[in-house]
Amino acid sequence: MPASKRDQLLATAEQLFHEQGFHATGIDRIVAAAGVVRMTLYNHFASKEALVMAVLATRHTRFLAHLDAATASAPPGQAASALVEAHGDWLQRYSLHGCIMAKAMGEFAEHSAEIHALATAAKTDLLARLEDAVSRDSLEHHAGLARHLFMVLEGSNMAVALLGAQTALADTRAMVDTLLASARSNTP
Amino acid sequence: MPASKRDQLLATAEQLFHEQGFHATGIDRIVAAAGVVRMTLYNHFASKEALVMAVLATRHTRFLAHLDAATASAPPGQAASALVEAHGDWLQRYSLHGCIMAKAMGEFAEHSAEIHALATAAKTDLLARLEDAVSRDSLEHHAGLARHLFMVLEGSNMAVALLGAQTALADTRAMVDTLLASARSNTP
DNA sequence: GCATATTTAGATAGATCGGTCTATATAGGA
DNA sequence: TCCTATATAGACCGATCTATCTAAATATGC
Repeated sequence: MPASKRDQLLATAEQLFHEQGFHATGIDRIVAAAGVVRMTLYNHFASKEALVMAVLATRHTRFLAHLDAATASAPPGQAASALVEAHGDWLQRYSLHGCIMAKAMGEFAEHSAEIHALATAAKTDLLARLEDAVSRDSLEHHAGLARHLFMVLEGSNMAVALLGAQTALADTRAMVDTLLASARSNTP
Repeated sequence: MPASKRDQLLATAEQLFHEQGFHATGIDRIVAAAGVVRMTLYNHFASKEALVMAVLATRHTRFLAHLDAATASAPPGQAASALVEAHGDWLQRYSLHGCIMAKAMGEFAEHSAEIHALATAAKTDLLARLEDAVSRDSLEHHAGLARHLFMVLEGSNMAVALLGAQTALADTRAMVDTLLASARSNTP
């Protein structure tokens, strides 16, 4: 079955928001690119703000599913590195232009508390996944390890955009290996 | 002497762009906040795009001076950690809302090649400073160490916005210490 | 005091913005 | 076949956007 008009709009808006920015992407551009008329958009979404929320929410759901699938099949003691690897996969496949949540935080911090909260929650969700993985790997004794890994992953967003996926992801892996090895060697 | 109208406009525009985003900040808001009339802005800057460029360029000049002052007075063998510390100072003082260069890259990637190139150059300048510091600390044998530190600093931008400056900067310091210790222990 | 810049005030332009409305057409399911 | 939901086409709204213009006012430097 073909994608519903609503799904077409979500996918098109996601791409345009991601590549061009939220405020710089007008409703007319979205509906034109989606091959749909303006009223169809407003039939499915109450406003541009609602569309942004829906785009971010559906993307984040996909992102979490991607992460959870990877950690679910990770060998014992390797949940954290599996999570990092899955994050790298995601970047390479869907996020070469920088993190859309970070962009949303920047554009809507003083413009829409709801959108900003949603994007912030996406980041804390990732941090929570890292906390969980560190705990499953029995490394929770290392204070701040999950936050350290979180910062590395956030940094890899910029590195991918600046240095390319290959270099950035290889660097990420190497650095995470160093951090995990250091944490394991300081076992209590 | 009081700041020139041009400087008032630069400072006001920098603050508004940083807090509200570039596309979301209109010319009228800038001139009103600067206590100036619209034609004064266009007398000093050819266009909004030129204003954005000037804002980013002057801010980046200040940023580099801040970094260079810190590394110039760093004890031997501690250039890299001094650079990291200076970066943390900058974040805490001037960049609690996320990196303005990263925001500019996101908003202008497909909208202004000039602005995007300027923001990208700012990032590569930081990376170059890190390469230089790593070399001065005689750690250049560690492949990718400068890029690793770069990613940590980029990640700290998001961590400051999400977890607060205190936690984020303490985490940054701890992680950088781990990375530097690991690099030193693998001396060839 | 005079000449030269700079700034002000405000009207104006054309484009685009998000959003609404109506009337028509086209699906799909009972 | 009929009914209902969805989509289309396009006019329309007020607001806002960047940018320009002119004429009067205000500094600044000699």
